[in-house]
Amino acid sequence: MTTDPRLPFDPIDRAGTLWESHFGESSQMKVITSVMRVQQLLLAELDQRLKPFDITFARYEVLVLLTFSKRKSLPLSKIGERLMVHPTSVTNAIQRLEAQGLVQRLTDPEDGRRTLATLTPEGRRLTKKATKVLMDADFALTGLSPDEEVALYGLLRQFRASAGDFPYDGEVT
Amino acid sequence: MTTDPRLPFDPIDRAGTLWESHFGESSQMKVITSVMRVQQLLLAELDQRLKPFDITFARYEVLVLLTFSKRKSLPLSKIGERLMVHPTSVTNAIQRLEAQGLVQRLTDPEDGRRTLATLTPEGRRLTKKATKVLMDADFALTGLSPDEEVALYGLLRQFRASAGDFPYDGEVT
DNA sequence: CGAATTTCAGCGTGACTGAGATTC
DNA sequence: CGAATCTCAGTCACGCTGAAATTC
Repeated sequence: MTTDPRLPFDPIDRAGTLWESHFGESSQMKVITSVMRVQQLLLAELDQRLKPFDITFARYEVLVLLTFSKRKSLPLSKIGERLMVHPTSVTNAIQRLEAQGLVQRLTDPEDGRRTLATLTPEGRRLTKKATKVLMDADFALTGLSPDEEVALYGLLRQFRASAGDFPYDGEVT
Repeated sequence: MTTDPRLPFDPIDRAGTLWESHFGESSQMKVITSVMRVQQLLLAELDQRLKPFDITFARYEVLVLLTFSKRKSLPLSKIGERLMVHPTSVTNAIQRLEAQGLVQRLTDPEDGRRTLATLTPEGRRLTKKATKVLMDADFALTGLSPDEEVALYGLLRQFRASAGDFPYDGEVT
């Protein structure tokens, strides 16, 4: 078992109060801590639900991305770009997925430098089944109304925009 | 270098559009993906700022928690409880902090099972300096107004509440 | 005795750096 | 030739499980 999962209070609220009495304004610190915590809760829950399929959420994302592509096939570089992960991490993920028979790798006939990862029939089946499981579980995202989900997405997106995560409309680069 | 950090579009918006044409409603999936991404961006930035102090954000949190305690000292179990991390992770973090001379560990005289982690003078100095750096950087949280920060915190907290991260007011256990 | 606390060994995951091989 | 793409080796941080040691 993990540490007692229950305290008689919200540890983040508590930390915020203490923070204010020591350092001042605490709302940013509270947001940061919350993001870390929520990510941890979500990822744990999603990984749990994906465990029967023997994949992690990170690998599930790769499968979904391939599902979306026209030929169920993408060069590794494109995968890294879209998922915003390190090239070596892609290599690693694809390696595991290949070992599980969910994707197949082959050299791009049009550019020998590239390796294409292609969904196998089994990969497609698994993606479909795993997606159903996650959707039935509301992606582990509970407690928010549809409007609140949209609002949350918007706020997160606003931060991403200002952090340069994607170009603003009309931005010139 | 990492993969090109810039795409001509927001990959999460794009994934959402594709998701809807394949699977349906995408707002939950978009929120989940955003949380993962925002956590990644924030953590990378915070760790970067803390690098000169040779600590990670996780270890910084331990130092701050100790700073808040009356005797600048807490049993490891309490640290794990408050920070919501696994006992072995606490052991690991404290080990590193001790090796850096930032905390000292000693057996609790009142309960031999416990180990107390205590801030050293150097640990206090470093915490103060690191906190200044992070606050000056707005904790890497840019692009949101004060009201929006509060709103974001509230939405995240609402999810945490429903995920059982802390007791509701009046909840009986 | 059972329960709590900490530690250790070990596994899995993922991020990253730096270097190489291959191809364009 | 330089640039792009992928891979490999190796490091590091972290989360977890399971088991042991100690103390209450």
